[in-house]
Amino acid sequence: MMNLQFATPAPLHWTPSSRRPSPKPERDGRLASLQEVKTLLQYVGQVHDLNDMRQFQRRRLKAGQHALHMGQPFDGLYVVRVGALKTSMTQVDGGEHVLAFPMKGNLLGFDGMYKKQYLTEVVALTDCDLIKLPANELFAHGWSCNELERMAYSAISREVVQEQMAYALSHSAKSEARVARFLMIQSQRFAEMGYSPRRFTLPMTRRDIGNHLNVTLETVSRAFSSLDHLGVISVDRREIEILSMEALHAFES
Amino acid sequence: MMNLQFATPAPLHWTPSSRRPSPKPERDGRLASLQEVKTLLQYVGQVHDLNDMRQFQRRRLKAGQHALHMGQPFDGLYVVRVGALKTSMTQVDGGEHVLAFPMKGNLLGFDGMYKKQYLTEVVALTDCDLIKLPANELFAHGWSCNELERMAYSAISREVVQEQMAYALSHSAKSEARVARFLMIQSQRFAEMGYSPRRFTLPMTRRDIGNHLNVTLETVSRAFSSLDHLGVISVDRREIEILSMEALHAFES
DNA sequence: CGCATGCTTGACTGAACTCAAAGTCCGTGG
DNA sequence: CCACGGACTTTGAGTTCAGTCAAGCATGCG
Repeated sequence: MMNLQFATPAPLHWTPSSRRPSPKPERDGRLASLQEVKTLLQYVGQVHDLNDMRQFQRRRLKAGQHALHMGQPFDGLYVVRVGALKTSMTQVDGGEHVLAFPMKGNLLGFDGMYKKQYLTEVVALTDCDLIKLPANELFAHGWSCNELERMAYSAISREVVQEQMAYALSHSAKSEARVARFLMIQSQRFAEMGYSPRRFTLPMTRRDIGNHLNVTLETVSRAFSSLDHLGVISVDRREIEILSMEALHAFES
Repeated sequence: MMNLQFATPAPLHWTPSSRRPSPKPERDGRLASLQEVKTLLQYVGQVHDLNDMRQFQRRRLKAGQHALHMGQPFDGLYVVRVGALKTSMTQVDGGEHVLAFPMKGNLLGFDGMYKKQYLTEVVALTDCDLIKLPANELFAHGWSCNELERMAYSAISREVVQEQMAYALSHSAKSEARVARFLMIQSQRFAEMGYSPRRFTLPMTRRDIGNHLNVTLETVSRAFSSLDHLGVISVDRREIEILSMEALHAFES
């Protein structure tokens, strides 16, 4: 059985890899080129230094492992090469708040730049492959400037906007509307990654979705069931099929 | 009657200036030094180019005026020198969502960097004075790098963390807890700006607070009244006095 | 096989929303 | 100066949506 994570692009639909661990483990600490980072981040600026043959360390994670811990000293940014993760914040009262579900092309760890330590918890939902952009290469000694820094900042501004959207998402009036909008956003993200926007498998639990949208897991479950019964989507555990994009979009109000 | 905005630091308590317009209007388009920007942003890095005598344009706004419009092409970042503002996003369904209330030292407009156009609406709640960091100076032509860019990105990473906190804030269990936490955060911000953390005047309406916390304005009003009756705070319109920080903190759960 | 985790569904409850009315403050214009 | 209008706020009463509690089922793992 092959691992879908490393399958050819654009399979029928995206499936998390956690349930299908690779039978032949690949050697750890493989490398990634600056070109690959640029592609993943969808950096639009032109590459100035075509001779930059720098290679970056990669970091493999198994589902459930922590990528970053809150309070850990900042040592760099990470680009998601493959897999899905969950970033969360521990509240004053001890409660956890899910901020986002980073996937391929997303940037991790930029919240750690300001205080030089990570302020969020990041855990892998599926087996993951991250590319590390070390702090010392990002912020080249004092005065000089490098292209990697530019790329990172461009990506950060993109992530900031996405976070604002997620923030706004959790302020919709009705719980069903939030869930519908969440599914639309996921659909769009899968499409951007080259997978089917109509059929995909969610990597996170109902509890995580609920926490992200500020509703309970039961409410998420009921919303899924409701949309299923109405024929808008088809739900089987974490497998989602959107039967009518238009109808789903109509629920976003 | 003098305008408290321009009074000496650390007055008894902070008051918005909108109700007390300066009797002697100052000439428009005054300048601000790089040093002032550095101080406002609390930039911790050392200043490399001490000879940088650049002056930045300032922009005065009256209460109610828009600082940035959604969709407007990106032309730079703005540092709040004085005053209070409101940043909001228009949802898919047309509803408005209040993201933050920027005040002295906060940075505006960084959501516009990615798509080269601003994605949020920014309106002045009081008379304001902003310092403009023009786009062409920020992103110096292609390859070279300047210190201003460094400062801007340092500030952005700080704003990102604050936004995450605001996001998490709107996920507290009870509405009263959200309001209590909101007051604590405001208190801390006033303290950081050199004003009293115990006595201050909120620059925004109940509706804005409610929108920010994802509750209705009536709920905010009821929470204020409740905390007032309990003797935790004293409320008179928008004037807030925190009678017991400990008691207020206890409501944050 | 048994246990843990995750998901679904139902019944009940309660916190927050909606609708409504009245009061307060402020700027404006007569 | 004062009266007016509008925006903001407070408070009350009724309603509803989503949270809580609980039971049962499916899945996957040791």
